Amino acid sequence: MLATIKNISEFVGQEVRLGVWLHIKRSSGKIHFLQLRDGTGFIQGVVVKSEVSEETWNASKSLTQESSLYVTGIVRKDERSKIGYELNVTGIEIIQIAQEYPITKKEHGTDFLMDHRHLWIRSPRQRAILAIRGEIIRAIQEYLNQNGFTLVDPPILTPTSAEGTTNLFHTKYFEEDAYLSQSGQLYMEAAALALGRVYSFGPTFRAEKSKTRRHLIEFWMIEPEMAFVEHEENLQIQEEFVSHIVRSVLKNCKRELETLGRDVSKLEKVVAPFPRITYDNAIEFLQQEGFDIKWGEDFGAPHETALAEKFDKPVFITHFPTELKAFYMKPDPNRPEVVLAADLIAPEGYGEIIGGSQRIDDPELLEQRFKDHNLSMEAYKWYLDLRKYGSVPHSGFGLGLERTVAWICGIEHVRETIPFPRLLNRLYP
RNA sequence: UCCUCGUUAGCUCAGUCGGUAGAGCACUCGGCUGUUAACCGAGUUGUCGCAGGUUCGAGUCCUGCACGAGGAGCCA
Repeated sequence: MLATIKNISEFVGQEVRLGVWLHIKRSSGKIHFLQLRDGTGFIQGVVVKSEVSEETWNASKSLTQESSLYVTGIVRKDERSKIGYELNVTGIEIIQIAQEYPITKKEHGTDFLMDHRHLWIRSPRQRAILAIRGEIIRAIQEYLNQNGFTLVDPPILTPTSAEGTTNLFHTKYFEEDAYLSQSGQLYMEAAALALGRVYSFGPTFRAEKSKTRRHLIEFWMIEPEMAFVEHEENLQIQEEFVSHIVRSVLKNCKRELETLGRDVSKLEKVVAPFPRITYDNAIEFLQQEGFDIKWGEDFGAPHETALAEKFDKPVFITHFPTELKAFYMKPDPNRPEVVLAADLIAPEGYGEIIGGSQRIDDPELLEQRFKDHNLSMEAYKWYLDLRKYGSVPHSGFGLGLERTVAWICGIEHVRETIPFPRLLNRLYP
């Protein structure tokens, strides 16, 4: 088995050789402390002058921040180390002495760090976030694959907008106009009627001038869609799904959560079932809290945060006014002025992480909705076809990956949850 | 698009009343055998965002613009 820092505990007492970069060096005369990283984690290498060759000592002395090297050393259990282990260095083979590294040990501003995002992702904190993002993606696929969902990829170049609400990125498709996908949902409905339970996992593009800690121009969404599933079951699947994701991160990313200083006791409470509150009750609650909001108005960020603070788990807000929501959402048969939809709001002010609904299955009602929203019947002919040929009740939802990562990691801004964020006014690097 | 704040050394910032540019870090050299943003001593570093204006004199005051941050709206 190949030794890495992640599995270094299996090599105690043995000599290992690792390909590493020097993160930071501290020296104290005749002893050097090398903070080494290999991508899987960080470990401290100790170089003692009296125990190594002059060549090794001089090599250690010459190492600059982010220099690359092969290091040989004996793995030793050590209580003084944060990870419990240290490397007693016996040999150093320099690969490259790095030039003066821009990101220093001292603090930096956001703009500087974002300009150096390609290097910033090497730092312990950023590495931990991206590792957790990877684990979240793994857990998402694991849950869906184990629960009968088939991965289906909707197109990214699309002829029209899916919901007609957001600003889309425009491009040319030879002589035609085309837009980057803002949601694969309508295509996933077609796929659900072909394969039963399906999900998509892909990038999404919104040309909105949004400039907040919760918004990216390019972000990743997971959109499951399920035939023969109605509103209530849709919510149950969502809460099981989110619980599974959180449980997986708690189990497999202990060290990363520790690096981030995340209060894991808050994550440990995230177990299904989740609390539910209707839109009606949410409005009532907000009015009692002194917010100036009336029935029929949408929630802003402060409203969502106030609602989330009531609970220590994510909370579903259900039965929104039909007027506020997308054209394809199914009205409650007992109360057509509200829809069978729910937003899942994460705790601690991270906002909406899931939006979902039961979809309209009646062809006549869907046609009426198209007329009400001034949508082109011609462009959506294929979508209306789904209701003509064996229409069934079906539901689905969309999980925003970066907001989920931000919440689980407990970090301020979604820009740190994706390797190379596309933000308003930032396309580099 | 709107509101607020900001832009001074490679980085993070200070700069009083308008009087001629400063600190810490980084880097270089030296010291230190358990360091944790290590520490101690010495050295190097400037188109004060850009364009105008007021003034004997502008980093400092005024106007415009650009860029960034936080928030709102929009949105997920």
